[in-house]
Amino acid sequence: MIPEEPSDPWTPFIGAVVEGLSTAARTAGLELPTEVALDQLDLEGGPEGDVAFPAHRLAAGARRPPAEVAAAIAGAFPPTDGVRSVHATGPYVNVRVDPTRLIRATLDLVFARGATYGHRPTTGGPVCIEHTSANPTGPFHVGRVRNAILGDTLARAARAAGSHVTTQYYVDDMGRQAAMISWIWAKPRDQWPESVRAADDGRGGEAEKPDRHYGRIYPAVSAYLKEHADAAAEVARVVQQVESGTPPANHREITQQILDGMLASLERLGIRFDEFVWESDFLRDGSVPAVLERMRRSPRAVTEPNGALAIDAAAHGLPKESTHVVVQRADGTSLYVTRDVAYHLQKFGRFARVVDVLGQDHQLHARTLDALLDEIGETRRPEFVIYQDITVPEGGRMSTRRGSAVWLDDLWAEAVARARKEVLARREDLREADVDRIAEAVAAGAIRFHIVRVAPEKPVVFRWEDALSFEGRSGPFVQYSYARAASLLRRSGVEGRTATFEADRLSDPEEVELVRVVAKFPRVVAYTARSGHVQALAGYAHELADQFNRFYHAVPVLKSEGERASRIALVAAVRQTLGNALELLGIVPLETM
RNA sequence: GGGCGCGUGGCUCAGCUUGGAUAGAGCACCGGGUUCCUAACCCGGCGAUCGAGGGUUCAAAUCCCUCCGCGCCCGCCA
Repeated sequence: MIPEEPSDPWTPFIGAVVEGLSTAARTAGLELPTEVALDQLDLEGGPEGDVAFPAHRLAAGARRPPAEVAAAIAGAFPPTDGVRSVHATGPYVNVRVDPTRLIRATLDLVFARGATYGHRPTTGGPVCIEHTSANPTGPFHVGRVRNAILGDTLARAARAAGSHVTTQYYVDDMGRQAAMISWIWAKPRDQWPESVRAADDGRGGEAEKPDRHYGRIYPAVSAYLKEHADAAAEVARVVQQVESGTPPANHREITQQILDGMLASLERLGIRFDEFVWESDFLRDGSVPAVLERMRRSPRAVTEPNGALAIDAAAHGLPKESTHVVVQRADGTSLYVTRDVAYHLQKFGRFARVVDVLGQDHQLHARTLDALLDEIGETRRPEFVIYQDITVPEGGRMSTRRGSAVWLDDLWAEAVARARKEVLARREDLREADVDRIAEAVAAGAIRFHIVRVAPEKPVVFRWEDALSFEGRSGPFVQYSYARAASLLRRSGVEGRTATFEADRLSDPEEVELVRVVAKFPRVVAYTARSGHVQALAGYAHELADQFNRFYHAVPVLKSEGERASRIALVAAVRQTLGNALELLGIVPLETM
């Protein structure tokens, strides 16, 4: 067995502390297995130590006062490599590690791992993360892009934590919505309903992004169809054509064009997909008919009065008014949920874990999907990551129909414009291309950070001034800190990877604290992947940048004497760690800004 | 009516997974800091009965129950 290089600089210290606590407890006549000590250990420490052990529970078991137990353990703590001091504060045993050793262990690990510091080796089965999957009917609004940012960040974190991840975008080219688009565009413009023509105000033309071009009239078409049964019937025929494998000539092409336009918007945010799965594939390969056949055999299969096939899902506790889940219309066409069952069967065949990132309006869909999987005897289930809506200050979620949608492309344009202004205000030496490059990276960083910093289960109120903030708890603040570190390194003339240091030269409080923050990065990555709490990654990036800036103002680097090389090494480690954190957030680390 | 989620300084959030010591940030506001490594920065100040009530516990923002408020969903749409 080759001993694996530890991925976390804290690991040996925690191990030593736990051993010491256990030994000390025994000396004090108490039983404290190392696993229990580890379980109860507070890794964040408190005001008095790097790690803390609350003695209450141990004391309760022994029927002794907690403060007395803490004092006894502190007194009996054996001399331990890596541990500098142990003292009791009331009922807490506070342990300080040897800062010099922690600094050495941390910087050594950062330099050895480089771009993979914080990551773990790839282990375990393949994971599928499906996210975004917005219908190709028009441009992204900001509400929808939360899915993409969340899913992309989750995928990056999972990869870093050792999973082999494949991201998928499920393209709905089959439903009524896609059919509406090809239906209207198959008609000459002079045959469009008046309301639809009015919605198409003649903007755009050749240069316009196709998602915007084709999507602009979508709400008007949708509204028109609600009022006109004859037109709706035409659309239904298109659905049938698609379902039977003979879609209208323009169908796939328009869908692809709109999708390409949408993807171009995500590309600016650094979001790409490994695979695209088209819904119609599941018709073509016969898997939807196969799923329907399995459903038909269910004892809970029922035929509705008009001939539609449904499953009586009352047994699954679905909170519907009617517990009948229709899986096939009377005209033989399938429904979204039915195709989604076929899609998931395919995923289960390829992946050990299946994760779906869904907006909370899909909550019921998720439960229905589970119920139908159960109905056909499938035991595996997807893991759902549900996020809340982005709402508008006036109240309510972003909605195209209500006119409250903020388009991602508009937010992007505004963010780039503001970033350009900021860049130009402080840099006159840059070439135009560099100004653009930096402005776009800052814009993307601001947008991504603004979304990812909030827990997915919290609703987000969209405010322009917040989304465009470049200060404080923001993406640009972190990027700026990175650029500051990079600048320092450039001027130092020392390459990061060859940085040499003497750990005992780094003894200022700001230096030790900065190392501590660097050292906890692997723990944050693991936590983020395990919990899905992507906001922890954003919080960490801000914390590290913040501590770096404090250090920067507190101690000179290039102008210092004996500490110069060691401080440069520390800056190199910060730059690396900050860069790795930004990478996981999908934000471009800028060498200068 | 049922289901899911949320409620933490004036505003926006973190902390809740795994209960632990004085509840952390950012914005706004007030006061400072640049002959010096990038001021998109830093330092100080102001400001919180963690929605309400009850329960569990040595200990609750964190776990459980009830209530109140807000958002969304409850389609042969996706």
